[in-house]
Amino acid sequence: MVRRTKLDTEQTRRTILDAARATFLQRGMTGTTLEHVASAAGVTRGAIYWHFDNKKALFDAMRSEVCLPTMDATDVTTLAAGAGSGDPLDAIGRFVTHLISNVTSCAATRQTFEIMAFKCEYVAEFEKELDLHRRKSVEIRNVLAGVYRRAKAAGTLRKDVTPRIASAATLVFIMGLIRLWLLDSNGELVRSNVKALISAHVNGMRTAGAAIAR
Amino acid sequence: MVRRTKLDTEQTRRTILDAARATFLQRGMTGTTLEHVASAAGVTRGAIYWHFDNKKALFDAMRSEVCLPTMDATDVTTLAAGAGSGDPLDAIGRFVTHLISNVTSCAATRQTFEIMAFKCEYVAEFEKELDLHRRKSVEIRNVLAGVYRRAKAAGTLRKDVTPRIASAATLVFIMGLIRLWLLDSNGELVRSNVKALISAHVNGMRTAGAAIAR
DNA sequence: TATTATATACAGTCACGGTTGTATGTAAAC
DNA sequence: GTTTACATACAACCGTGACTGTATATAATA
Repeated sequence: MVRRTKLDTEQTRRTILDAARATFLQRGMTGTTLEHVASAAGVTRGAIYWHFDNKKALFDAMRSEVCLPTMDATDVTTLAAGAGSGDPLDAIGRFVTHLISNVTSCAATRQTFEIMAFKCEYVAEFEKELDLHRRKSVEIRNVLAGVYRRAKAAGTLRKDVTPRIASAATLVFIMGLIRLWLLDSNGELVRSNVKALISAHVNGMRTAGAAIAR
Repeated sequence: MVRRTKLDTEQTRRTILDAARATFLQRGMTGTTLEHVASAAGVTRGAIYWHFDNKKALFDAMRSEVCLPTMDATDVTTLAAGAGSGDPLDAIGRFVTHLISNVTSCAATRQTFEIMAFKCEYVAEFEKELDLHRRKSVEIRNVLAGVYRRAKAAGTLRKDVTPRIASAATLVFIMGLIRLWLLDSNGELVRSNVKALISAHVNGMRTAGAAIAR
């Protein structure tokens, strides 16, 4: 079988991307050969080299295929928007919930995150990914800080915590939660109580009188 | 230069381990050749193969060289012991502080953690490391839960949080804090306020009246 | 509408450098 | 003299990228 129609071509591309994700997850980024991906996709390396420049390009494509929103621009603005109505702390809770559900709902997203977390060596060209992650973290923290400032103004933020510390704490919480969720394949650690964890975190930020069990 | 005294031999071993750590950090685990390590250490591969079976063995040695206590048995018992006197929640705070200071104080430890976090692909033989990490997490969480149960009995744990949830939350906090600390090379994210973050976390667990600014 | 030209979408092949494990050499220490 | 602690040499394999080959879709042209 040779030359397909334009639709088949796109199908081939997707097949390759799916195979790449599965193979990256199984053998790690440097551990997988383009031959591995090719045979998993039922094509030859020639096909891969046609669609992608090299392995890094394949990775980038996979990364951006998967609902990027998870960590990228949209979510943060979502947070900023949602914070407008009601208790700012509730907006934080919704934001984190939304973030996590993004990772947990879609298998492809979850696998991609797993690859990025455990099957990747951030050296050479991949170092840039860490920089990106860092910048993204700063950005998220800043937005969170804005929301917490509003919470402080509204009097719902605990008195002994500054908005900056609170925002850093939530960032720490998000990182830890995602990481532990990924690690927790059998669910005994955190997967079964994500909701409780999130509300515990948010309520931990509330002023004494305002703590709400939910 | 050939055959040295027994002391020199040990020196060679250390030199190799140091070179390995530096090289792993720079080029990643799969990215580094034993030749890279050898030339960084000023020896040949022959010397490495004399002291270690292969790259994985080198990694294991490096991992256990560095103050294992950080994540291994000692610390947890430390926590259990420290929890005996005073407010159990304070013991939690001390435990986390101790854990973090372990990572932050020693350069070798920090680098090793950085390697494990960002320069490693957990596949094949390395998959076992993830299992270990998972088991260790469960263990830590269980000990934490014990301490939180005592806090509940003492009435210092917030009413709307169960000891199990609290322990999971602290585990999440630890993971996130270490990871973000490692990522935060220039200190703008969390490095400068670790203490504040820890006490914010612990105080977030306290019952309304008992919150202490420190 | 039929023909032609060209771009497309792959499959196969090749040379090259790099890496590993092992086997052997060797000089000093014990 | 024997063992230790390496250095050196060797054989085998593997992955990459680049190149070639080729059948088809598609657009241009007549």
